Amino acid sequence: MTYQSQVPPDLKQDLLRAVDNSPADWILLNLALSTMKMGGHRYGAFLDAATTAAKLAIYSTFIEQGNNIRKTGFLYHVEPKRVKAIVQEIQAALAEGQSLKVLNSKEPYYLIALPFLWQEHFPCGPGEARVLIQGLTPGERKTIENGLPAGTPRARILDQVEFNELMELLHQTSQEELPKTQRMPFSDALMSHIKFRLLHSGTVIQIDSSLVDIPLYALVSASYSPRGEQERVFAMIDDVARYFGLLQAWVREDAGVLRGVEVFDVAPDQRQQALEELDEMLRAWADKYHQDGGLPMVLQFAAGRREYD
Amino acid sequence: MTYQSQVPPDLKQDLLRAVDNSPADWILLNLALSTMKMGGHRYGAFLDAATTAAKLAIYSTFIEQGNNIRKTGFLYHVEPKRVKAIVQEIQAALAEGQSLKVLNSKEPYYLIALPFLWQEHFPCGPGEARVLIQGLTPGERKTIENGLPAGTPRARILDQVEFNELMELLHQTSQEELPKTQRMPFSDALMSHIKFRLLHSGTVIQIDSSLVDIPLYALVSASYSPRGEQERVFAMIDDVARYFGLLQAWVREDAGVLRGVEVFDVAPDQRQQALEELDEMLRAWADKYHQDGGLPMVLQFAAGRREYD
DNA sequence: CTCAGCGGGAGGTCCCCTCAC
DNA sequence: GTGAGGGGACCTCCCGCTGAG
Repeated sequence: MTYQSQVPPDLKQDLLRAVDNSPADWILLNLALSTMKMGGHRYGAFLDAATTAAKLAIYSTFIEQGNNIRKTGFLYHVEPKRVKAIVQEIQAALAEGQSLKVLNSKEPYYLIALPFLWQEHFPCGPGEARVLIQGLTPGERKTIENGLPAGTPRARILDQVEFNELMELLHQTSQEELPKTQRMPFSDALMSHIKFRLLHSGTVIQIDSSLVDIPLYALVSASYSPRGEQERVFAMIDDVARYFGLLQAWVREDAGVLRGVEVFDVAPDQRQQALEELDEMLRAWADKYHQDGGLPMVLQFAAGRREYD
Repeated sequence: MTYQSQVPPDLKQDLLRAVDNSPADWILLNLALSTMKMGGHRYGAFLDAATTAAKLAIYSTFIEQGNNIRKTGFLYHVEPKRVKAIVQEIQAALAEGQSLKVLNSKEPYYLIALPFLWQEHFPCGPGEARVLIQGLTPGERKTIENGLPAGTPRARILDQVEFNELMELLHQTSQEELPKTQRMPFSDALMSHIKFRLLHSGTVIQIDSSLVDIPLYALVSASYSPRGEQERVFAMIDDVARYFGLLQAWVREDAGVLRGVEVFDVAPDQRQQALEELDEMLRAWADKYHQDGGLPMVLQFAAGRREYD
């Protein structure tokens, strides 16, 4: 009922074949899968974020080339007119704080904020009824309430109209910090997207009771997406970003940077022991050399099955 | 005369601030900087590759959702019509081999292939003259040849027209494997881009001799981009891609996967020793548990300065 | 050579609608 | 609820051209 994070092996092979073992494309694909499938970002949001990254690359070259529009345009095959527009856009964004289209928060705001806004706008004190729909006996209300799964946050059950208004409020709130030029109007298509995401992730459930002729909606989770998976995905993105930074220091041949890859085969019954020993060994190493007030350092490591040689 | 890979610290701070410490955006930015600035990919090529990655994410969800166009569209906020077009595009690409727009080779073909095509089409045997321009005395030809830097590959020096034709040939060759629908016509703008990249990277130099009234072009490097840096950048992209894959196994909670981050401070005079010890320790660990024919494993690690806490 | 403007075309992201199964 | 079709808006990535400093 949560995400279909299990990709069939043949599908994964297809995707791998599609990017033709090109590591740069493989990174892009992993990033798209993580942010869109697991994070719930829109397709357009991912494209916008990628465009922003490319624009920043152009901007940084523009600065390095001594603010030369034409040179920058030639280097990346972009019209001078477009280069100028991009530079102005970036500079305006840097001057007045955030206003670029990025993925920004790890999850889209209109999804993560929903449980909080719901409980804030439609609270339900202890002893109060969750269902306020007219024309129901107290017994019928109890029946609906008892149908909710365990662990449901205390919040009112909404009808179609209330739920739609809540989603619109959510969307408007998330748009407030954006400049007027890049705000997206609320639309039916966008509402369907948000609604589907909330139902798909199990944050909200739809109740089609025979007692009422309209569908009801109930908040059944205190947070968007299950806790454990969410945190692991965040940690993964975080690790990859930091690892990327470390390797760039290695490419620049900065002092005090180490990078390595060890390839080996291990007997199946020794694998667990080997990994445990590695974990302890690295912890001990970091402890041994730790000294308060010294150079701030970080060591990242990952070990696992080798996919392709 | 090669790449301006040294980014001023304040510019880097600006870029960091622009992506607002969002790790996903930071990965995108690093990828854009690596492929565009160092790799020489076009702006449009990076955007296409990002779009392809997002399309593949849509395609994989489409399969998982039981070939349901509408559900897939809702999940990513894409029109059903567009979802269908994307799915058909991907399936056609998977059926008849590669035809998606990806970064593919780590460098654009029209840049890496140039030194080889040049030497193939305009060879210069030992003892032959590099300059075949009419109206020059042997002495004047010698003068031009002696102006070339050391280590120049043996190949003819070209005039404007020959050089342009070579670039067009290069472009047409690189387009041959693409389906007709997504081929890009050769244009002046594209030629200027390729020419500028070749001059900027130091693969080709332009000779404006007072002896001839037209500019001449000489191949002065046997490969696009300097060897050392090129290989380090490739290794970096490769490492990040594999690391990403390892962490995804960790997110799925596969057996036999270890992931870790160690944060610590080190005394400046102990840093080098610590890193050397770490390197040897990990090598010894991999050797200790290596057993031919066992489970194929890989360990990746990187250590360096901690940028932000 | 650089910078500035104009024009156009193709394709993509968005929006909405109807109709048949 | 799903597939398949129509419409239109806007942006941006491509191309080409001319003229002013």
